[in-house]
Amino acid sequence: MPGLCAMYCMPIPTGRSGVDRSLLRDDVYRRLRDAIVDGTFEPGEQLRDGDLAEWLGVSRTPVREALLRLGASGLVVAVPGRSTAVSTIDPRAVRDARDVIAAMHGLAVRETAGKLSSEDVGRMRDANHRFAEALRADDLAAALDADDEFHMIPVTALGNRALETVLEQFGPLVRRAELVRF
Amino acid sequence: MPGLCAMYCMPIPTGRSGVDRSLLRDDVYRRLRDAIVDGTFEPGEQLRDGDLAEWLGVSRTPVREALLRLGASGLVVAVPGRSTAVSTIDPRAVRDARDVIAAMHGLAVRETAGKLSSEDVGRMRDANHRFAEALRADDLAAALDADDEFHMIPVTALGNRALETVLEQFGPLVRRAELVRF
DNA sequence: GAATAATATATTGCATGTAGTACACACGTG
DNA sequence: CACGTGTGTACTACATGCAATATATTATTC
Repeated sequence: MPGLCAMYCMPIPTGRSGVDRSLLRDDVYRRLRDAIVDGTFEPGEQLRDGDLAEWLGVSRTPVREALLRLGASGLVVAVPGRSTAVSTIDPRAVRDARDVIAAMHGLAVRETAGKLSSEDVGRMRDANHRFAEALRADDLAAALDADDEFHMIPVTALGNRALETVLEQFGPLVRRAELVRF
Repeated sequence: MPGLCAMYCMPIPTGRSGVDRSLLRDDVYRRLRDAIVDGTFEPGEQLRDGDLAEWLGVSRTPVREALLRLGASGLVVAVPGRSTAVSTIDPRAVRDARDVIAAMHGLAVRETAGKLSSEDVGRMRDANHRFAEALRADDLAAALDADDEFHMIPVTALGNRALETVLEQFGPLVRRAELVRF
């Protein structure tokens, strides 16, 4: 598959102009991450970069780069010369990640305390209502979404990129663990 | 340079047996990280993967993987199709990273409060003394080292891998900024 | 038959080739 | 002279090839 440029080059004259250009490695990262979090790839399942590359219609390079990122998140465990697999759900690792995330949320709340716009406060109230309703309706996924939105408001207001990176890195590990107990 | 195996395969029959096998990408990561932190590569300086590969005597692949990690740390900034450069020292980014690190240290201290062994407490006292002495001697590097060691004792005792990952990721960015004002 | 050695296989890590894209600069045109 | 256009260049992103290694499997010896 030497060139799939025809697919991309045909309609628009010349891709996007540099900024926000979509990279295969990022797409692959998101697709693998989501597939692991939602259980499409089960804990312990072996991941062969060649297979994944073929499945996604790309080469091994972007797949390997995505797997490296997933390794840093703890969603994937790789034995150097040998194998790569979806991590098992280790309660200890999940608790550790949750503690780190809680500390980040705590930081965001402390730093933005009393500085949030009234719209932001309203959105938080709103998210909180939806959270309560989702719980009443026994809709775990919706509850988690509402909870996330609630916490993300101070985070977004603070605008600390390092903090956001940490959340993006370890959020999925926790999310997977919460989804697994339906 | 198709094979530099002679260098590695000669003395020991067959490398290490899987565990802790050293990977080029990790070596490259450490060398580039250190070179950026100690100022060998100045802020804003452009990094061409080909040049780095030649300089380090490896191929572009492990260099690219290391640069991706450094990008996640904020030590390098890459414009997708175009260029890769050492990040400039952005006070905002440094403060953000420092806040995150402080939150991690705070978490470690809270979680291990009253649970540290007497040896650990002794080591902390010791590190604190060396910190004070280094300050008296105007030895910034030694002071930073002592401070690091002080903070790392509760971190190590806690054994939270996610927390340690965050520190390893953002510590270098802060360290570089502190070294730059001699 | 058990234990060890030799071989095969599967899978990664690293090297290198290819191509596309953004910028720079020269050139033409109003 | 400003401005758009075309060409060249440099560098990355991705594809692919190759080599090394760890496990599995078979053969061999006691």
